[in-house]
Amino acid sequence: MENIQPFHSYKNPSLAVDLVVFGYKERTLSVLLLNRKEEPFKDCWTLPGAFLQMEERFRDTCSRVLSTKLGMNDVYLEQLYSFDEPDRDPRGRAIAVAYYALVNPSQVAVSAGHMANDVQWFDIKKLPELGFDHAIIFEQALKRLQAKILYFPVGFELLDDLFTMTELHDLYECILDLPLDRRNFRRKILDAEYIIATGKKREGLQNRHPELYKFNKKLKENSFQLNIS
Amino acid sequence: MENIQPFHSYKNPSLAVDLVVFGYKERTLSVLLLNRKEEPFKDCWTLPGAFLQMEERFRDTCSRVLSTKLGMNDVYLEQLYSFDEPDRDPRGRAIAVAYYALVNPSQVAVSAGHMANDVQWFDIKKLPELGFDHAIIFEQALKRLQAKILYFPVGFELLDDLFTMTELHDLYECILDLPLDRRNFRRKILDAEYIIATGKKREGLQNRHPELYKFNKKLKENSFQLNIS
DNA sequence: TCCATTAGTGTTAAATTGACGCAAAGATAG
DNA sequence: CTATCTTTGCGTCAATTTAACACTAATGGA
Repeated sequence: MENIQPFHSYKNPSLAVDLVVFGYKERTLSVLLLNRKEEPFKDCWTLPGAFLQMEERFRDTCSRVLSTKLGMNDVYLEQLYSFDEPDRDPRGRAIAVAYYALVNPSQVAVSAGHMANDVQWFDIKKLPELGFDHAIIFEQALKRLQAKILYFPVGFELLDDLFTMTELHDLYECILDLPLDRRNFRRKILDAEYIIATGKKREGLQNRHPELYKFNKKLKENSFQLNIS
Repeated sequence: MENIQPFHSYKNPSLAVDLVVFGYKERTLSVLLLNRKEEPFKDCWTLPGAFLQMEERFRDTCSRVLSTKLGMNDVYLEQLYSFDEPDRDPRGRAIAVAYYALVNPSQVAVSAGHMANDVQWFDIKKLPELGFDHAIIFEQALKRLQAKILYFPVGFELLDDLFTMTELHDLYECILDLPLDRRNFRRKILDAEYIIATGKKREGLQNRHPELYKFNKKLKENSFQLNIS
């Protein structure tokens, strides 16, 4: 290792991380949007994001945004795609590395902070117009989530630690935007050993008290493949 | 649109595009590597890549690299992942956006150019040690290709326009590194209408002259799902 | 006590898969 | 020109998986 010259001050594009934060509650899949206080896209809804600081990794930037806007650490994060359209930001060349996050909204309190007019959950079926290219980023995140849930136990991140089969089933129908046969769904999920019965029941205002399950962290490989038609 | 301030000269990480170029020939899947002429990793093998220029899109940078090193345009390109490990480049903070490419080696001539000592195809089973974090990038590209080929007609990019069933079958076995039953493979591929028989036969030094097929560009959705065991 | 509702279990025909066998077409060798 | 070898194409079948559906159990409320 000799003669290594550090990078000159080449002009590099700005590098931002944008986040598609999904939450699920009451049979509704939502995404967290932020109303901008400043130009460009002042008073428009956009995905939360931040510029990458020199020493930060992408996940650090994600955590910074999430803890500011959600008071939350320890969420499921996955890199989605990097967006490079030259005109995507009117301020100049900016690359966005998009991540999506899955959070349980009942365990977070969103707050606007000083950078935004407002922060709010929006039903993904009733989204407002989005600034920048964020509509495209969102669409891609949704597609990724829909594809991933068919073969990987993402989605438990959106539920409480204990959940009923019906709650899991509803979640899948909601994410996939499809009806799924209740009984075949149960069989697939159980055969895959995705979840573990706890023996506890959910008591309350229901009819028959349903079993409570928890996620099985020791997954067997390639155990699960949901087929949609 | 008012009061839009252009970005200040924030210090941004360098942004490079790295390429995993796959080629297939004679039952061997290969990847294109470049022997560096300069530090860091002088005389080491690395993936080809280049820094993103201010007006370029990722694909432009890919094309620039590919035309320099391969004299080739019009190749299949897919974004793989963005790598942000702070120490991945000893010269300073550098983000890499990795793409993988599929090319038909019989239609390209690799040449080292002035930046490299040498450019060469390497059998993916006999790779040399790689500089930077390129071994990780390569591994991820291979996994992506292996996963993708199970449900999408990638891979035709690696063959000639006309090919036999056996050639396609060999390609799949080679990429997946698995034996696949010849007859079941044929049935799946044909049922999915992935390919079209041309009526022509491959003449030559073979025994029975095999049918020549071409890729069916009008794919029906979700038609194909190869199962591996 | 009956009813409505949700939860849990089982049945069955149809489709798909995986593991094969075998015949046709061409090359080669005696 | 016949026998044999190899590759290609086509088909069979048992085992598994799937999709569609019916039934029973548990609970709260009328």
